[in-house]
Amino acid sequence: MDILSELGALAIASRMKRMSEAIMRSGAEVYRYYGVDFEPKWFAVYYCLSEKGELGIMEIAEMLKLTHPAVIQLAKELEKKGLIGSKKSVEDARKRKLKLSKKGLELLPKMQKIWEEIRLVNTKIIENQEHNLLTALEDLENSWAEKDYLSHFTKFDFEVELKESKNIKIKEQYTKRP
Amino acid sequence: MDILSELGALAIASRMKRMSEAIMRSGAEVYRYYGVDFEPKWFAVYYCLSEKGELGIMEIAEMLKLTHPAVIQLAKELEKKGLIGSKKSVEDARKRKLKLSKKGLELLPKMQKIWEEIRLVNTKIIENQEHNLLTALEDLENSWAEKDYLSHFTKFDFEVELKESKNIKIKEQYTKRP
DNA sequence: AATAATTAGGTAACTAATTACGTAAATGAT
DNA sequence: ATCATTTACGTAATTAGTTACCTAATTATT
Repeated sequence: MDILSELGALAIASRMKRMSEAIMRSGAEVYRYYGVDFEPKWFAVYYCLSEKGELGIMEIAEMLKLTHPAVIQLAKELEKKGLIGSKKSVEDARKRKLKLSKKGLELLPKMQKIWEEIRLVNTKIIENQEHNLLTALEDLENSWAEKDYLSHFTKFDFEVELKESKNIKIKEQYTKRP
Repeated sequence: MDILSELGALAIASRMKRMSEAIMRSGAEVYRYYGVDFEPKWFAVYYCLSEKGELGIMEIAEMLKLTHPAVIQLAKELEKKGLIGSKKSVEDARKRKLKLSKKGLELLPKMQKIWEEIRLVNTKIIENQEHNLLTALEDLENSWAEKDYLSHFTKFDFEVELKESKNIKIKEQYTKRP
């Protein structure tokens, strides 16, 4: 039991980040193990294109809840690997349509096998847990999505001294949300 | 239900990362709300020092399971904010001992109040969930820590073509772990 | 006592994302 | 038809870490 675990609900973000990174590393190992030159971070974009055929940068960004520069970056890498290609959209010249290349399509059946295997293993591990992480995560995603986390913090008075850039001391009392 | 959620156990790492980032952002909001100039990423180092008094870079890194350059970076920021100080250890000249500064100690009671508040809110949210995330996370941390994740992947035969740098095609059959 | 190995800490370069900002194309308002 | 707004994409700078590599100090080996 390390110090972060002891802190429970307080350090939950760090723990989830750490766990997420561990899972990602395992993913990388699995691809390597099956001899496929593929990085876990490419999965989401590649998967979207495999499912939807053609997509613009923004469409993918919205699907994955990433920013569009992140998608551009991932698309560049996938393009460099020859797994996807892109062309200007005819009906809207602002858009660049991405889709799997011939090589990307050829790889797909293999990837699907591997994904299915990963899904099985992960599901097995998760279902072995008494408290199911996947459903717990779903619950939490929904609670947090309510977006009013800060509204819980109205309980105690607290005199705060704020040193401003111009060395003016401001005393503020926080009892209600602004 | 977005595309990552639909993928369940396959995209669990991305989802945890996203969730972790959302919680971190909320943490930043809470500090701002209480008028404290403090970033969530400083919490772990500051907390360790508040609990243990004096610590070297490596001690903190091991406690938090961060790399030592990460701790150096965080320590620099905390030092710049005047919340911690450091001095060469007398008994071991390689070591640099970190500890809370006067200002850092003065801030501590406020921080402890805020942490307690955050802990209460997070605990409330998490306990409202049918499947408890905290215990689920603990279970998963333990399962994954077993370090033999890859050993689950011995189930299907898979002919892999590896194009090596010298354009030699190698066919390998993966049925057992190397 | 000299040398080898380990440990503590530091720096640099990289990574995977972000925010901030800019431009061109399409859409909407008048 | 023109001008303002929005949308799609791109680039640059920033962030919060990492890995790789380095030096200096300590500890272990002979």
